[in-house]
Amino acid sequence: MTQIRMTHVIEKIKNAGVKFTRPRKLVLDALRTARQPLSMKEIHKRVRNRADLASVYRTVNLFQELGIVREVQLGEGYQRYEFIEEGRHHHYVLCIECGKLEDIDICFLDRVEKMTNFKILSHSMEFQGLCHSCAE
Amino acid sequence: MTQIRMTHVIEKIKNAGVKFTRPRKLVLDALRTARQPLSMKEIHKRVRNRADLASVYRTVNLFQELGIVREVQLGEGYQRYEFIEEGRHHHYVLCIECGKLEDIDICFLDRVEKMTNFKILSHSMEFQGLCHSCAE
DNA sequence: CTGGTTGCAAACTCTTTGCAATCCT
DNA sequence: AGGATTGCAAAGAGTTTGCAACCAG
Repeated sequence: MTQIRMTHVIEKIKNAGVKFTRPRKLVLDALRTARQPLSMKEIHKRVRNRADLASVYRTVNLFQELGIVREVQLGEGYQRYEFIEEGRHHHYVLCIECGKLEDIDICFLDRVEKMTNFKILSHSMEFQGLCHSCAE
Repeated sequence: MTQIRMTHVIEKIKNAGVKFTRPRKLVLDALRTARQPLSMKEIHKRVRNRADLASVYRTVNLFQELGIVREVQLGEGYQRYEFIEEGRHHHYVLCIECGKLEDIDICFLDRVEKMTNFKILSHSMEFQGLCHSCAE
């Protein structure tokens, strides 16, 4: 199943008329196997010495345009990025004390679209606070 | 009414044990009279030659800590800030074509807090897309 | 008075870009 | 082969910081 999805992604890249080069493979793998959204630096660390930081930026931006990757805003002063899994749209809650990152499997996009009469193309919806243990 | 609220804000500042200086007055006025959330640059422009950009940064950050101002993430590569009006918590939808900024008078904070068992301290929830006119 | 605050300049972090060398197809 | 892509280094944007001068209380 992951196999099939990967094929889709690689098709997406090739159909866009761009090459599936080594740096792109590396970045794709880093994002695909990550358990959490990664920053550009973290992606670079994972492909260290095999792709330049500038190429990481260029690649992630390309992937974002192709709809392979989405941006996650955790309010840390930089962006994080995660591989988009089909049918699994979600958001995050970050504990500012211990760094724990939890998923919220809900999104209010449809409601907002109806309310506003906008065609929503992108959105961020992330929450920061204290997790159960840290709140005590 | 605005008068009363301002008194509250100024009290808040003085009770924090900090001085209510000229740059702080200027930044407060800029934010208070703005119709939209402002970037640091825009605030600086509004107080131009009367407060340094570094002071604008320091002041806005202070105001944020004091709960006078909140951060608005519109995905433009920098932050915007707005004066917090009591009892008027809301979010934004930005049209990426014409720049129109519309309010959403709803927030899902309570639901998220219940779902996650986190004590939520801050959050961002902003949407980008095409407004009715630009979507045609 | 005097400690908090400011302005200025320099430093930092994150991100983008120009260009010659290199790699895919 | 030949255009797309890369690595490198430099430049841009946004933000923070050290410090002497200054100001509010």
